[in-house]
Amino acid sequence: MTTQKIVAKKANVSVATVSRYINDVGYISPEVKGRIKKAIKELNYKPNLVARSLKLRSSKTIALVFPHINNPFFIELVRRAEEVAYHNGYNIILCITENKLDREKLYLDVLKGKLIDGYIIIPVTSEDSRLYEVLEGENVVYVDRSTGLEDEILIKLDNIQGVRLAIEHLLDLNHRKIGVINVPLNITTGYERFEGYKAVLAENGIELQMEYIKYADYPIESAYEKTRQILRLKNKPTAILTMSGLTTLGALKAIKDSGLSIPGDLSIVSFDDFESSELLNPPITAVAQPAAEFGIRAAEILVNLINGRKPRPRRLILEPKLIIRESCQKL
Amino acid sequence: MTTQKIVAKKANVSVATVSRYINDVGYISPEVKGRIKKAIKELNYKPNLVARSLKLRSSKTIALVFPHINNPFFIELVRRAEEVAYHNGYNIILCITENKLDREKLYLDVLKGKLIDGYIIIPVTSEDSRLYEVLEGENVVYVDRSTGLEDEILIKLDNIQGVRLAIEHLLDLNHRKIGVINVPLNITTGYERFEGYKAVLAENGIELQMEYIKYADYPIESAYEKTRQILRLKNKPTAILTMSGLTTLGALKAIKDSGLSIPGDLSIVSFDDFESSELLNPPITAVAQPAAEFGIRAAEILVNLINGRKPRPRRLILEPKLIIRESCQKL
DNA sequence: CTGAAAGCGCTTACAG
DNA sequence: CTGAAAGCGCTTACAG
Repeated sequence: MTTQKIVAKKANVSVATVSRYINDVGYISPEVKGRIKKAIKELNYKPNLVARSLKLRSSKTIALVFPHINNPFFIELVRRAEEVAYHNGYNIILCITENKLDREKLYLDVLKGKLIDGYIIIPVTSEDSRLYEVLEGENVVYVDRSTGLEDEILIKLDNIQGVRLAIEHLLDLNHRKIGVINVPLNITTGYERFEGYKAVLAENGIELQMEYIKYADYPIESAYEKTRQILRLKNKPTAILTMSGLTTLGALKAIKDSGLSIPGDLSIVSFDDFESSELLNPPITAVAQPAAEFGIRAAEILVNLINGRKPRPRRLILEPKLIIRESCQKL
Repeated sequence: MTTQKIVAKKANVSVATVSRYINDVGYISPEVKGRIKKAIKELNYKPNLVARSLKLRSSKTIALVFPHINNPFFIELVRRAEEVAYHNGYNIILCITENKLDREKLYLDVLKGKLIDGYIIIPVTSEDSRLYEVLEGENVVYVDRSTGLEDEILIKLDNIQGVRLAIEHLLDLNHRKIGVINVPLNITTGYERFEGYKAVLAENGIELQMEYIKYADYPIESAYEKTRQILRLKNKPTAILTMSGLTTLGALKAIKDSGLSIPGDLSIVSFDDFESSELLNPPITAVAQPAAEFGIRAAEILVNLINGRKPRPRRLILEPKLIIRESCQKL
């Protein structure tokens, strides 16, 4: 492996000067510059970035710690964050926790040793903020779900509003029996969406039916199963709201396998829009999250943070929008 | 930051002994062990993995260099590879080239400096193997597309067979006018699929119609546009074969916007199956790649390679299978 | 069984 | 404008 030392010898200068040349810092006489340039080229020298990291205490890499990447919302986030990172000279380490606490913990431990410059994290749980205290002093942007940490920097959706858009749309179509396949309550997305659901129903004088409320997330089979349970109820809902893209697919399979048709037998709104929503049978009405914005903003805020600029305010709340297609019937 | 030096001082031993303790190498008296353990705990010491990397010339990380991650096939690959990497103690650096040569080159250059242990690469092009010569001496597994490098380690699909499955299915249904939205010819996937297309048509005495052959890949809009072009032909095909999951979605949108119905007006087979294929309108007949196997095998082979075990043979060819649904009509 | 020392390949204050 | 030297935090051959 070619090192600065070898380059220095060949160019007849010291390693210090080679280093200065590489980093374009301080003045170097044109003649010396030429010799170094030539030596680097001839030796095909590439700096050892690990050595540099050790010295500079920065690895020029950002960690993405995500529950899954099957979820289309998360994929778009990864993609956009990677893009912004690339343009700022950072590499991305992708860590998939599978929503498991022990996996997340192991990842964070290892990453701490790798001089990671910053973290973009979708936390596994919102119920134990102490898990994230290990990252104190690090640059971290939490996304989608809150950790409950007092001073976390967070980008999240206005979940209440998202649910409101969906439920009010169904109410406008005269639905009163609205089931929900929520994501788990131990994350703020699930919790807040449940709160929204309760609130909007209450405002409209509709009593909460606990049997209409199910929880599922990943894998897709769990949504399938929970949907089948709802569909077996004697007093079935006339509409359901699914709380993630993957959940929607699971629910759609269940509805299909039950021999029910949408929206004739059952209306459905999907929280999360995705590439194929409009091509499904029928095209699905969806609450769309600004996924691209999530990813871009997360990475931008993190890069700023790394450079010492704190976002103000610390929380960024993004707005969902309703895309009406053909999966809801007027009663 | 706590270092071995600090731990050593607290435990009243040398750093060498602390290092041996951490790495569980050589004999250490139980008493000393106890002191070190205690010191590590009290100081909450975490080893600096960058320093270790520098010394050991291994970063315990694997780079994934991929064109996109929108493509469902690629996502599954990333996911599985990450999973295998995790279980073997490796982190994943994800690099998205967007199928651009300059981006790929920049990534490879940077990664070379990061003491990456191994690479899983879907190369941007199959037409210039010199681009990948920079990785000589590195552990690399190429996936999906060949680089043309004589001694590359490669996992690929039997593309010819995949096309054969699709086309013969259509021929069985009496289609003779079969269009194709292929991926570009400068990658072996596109090239080989085109070869397969030609071969099967020739075997069946069908003349090649150049106007039936279009190229598109990413983004989805290009498939949309090319499909519309095909649909504007006076002598339209009765069926089309799309060569990637994303292409399929683009084509479906185009067909929908043209007011044509599937399979009544046009049959379609998708090369690549994906989560929502069966829920589309209609459910789409697809040539499925064993995406999970791609990801798992790629990572396994790479980990073996890192540990000095070369795969024999160097090329692994995986088989596609046809999943018949409802998107093809008998003529 | 444990320690002193060298070295991995960089960067950077300090001198001159 | 350039160099000698220290140091980032590890690991490991060599001694004892």
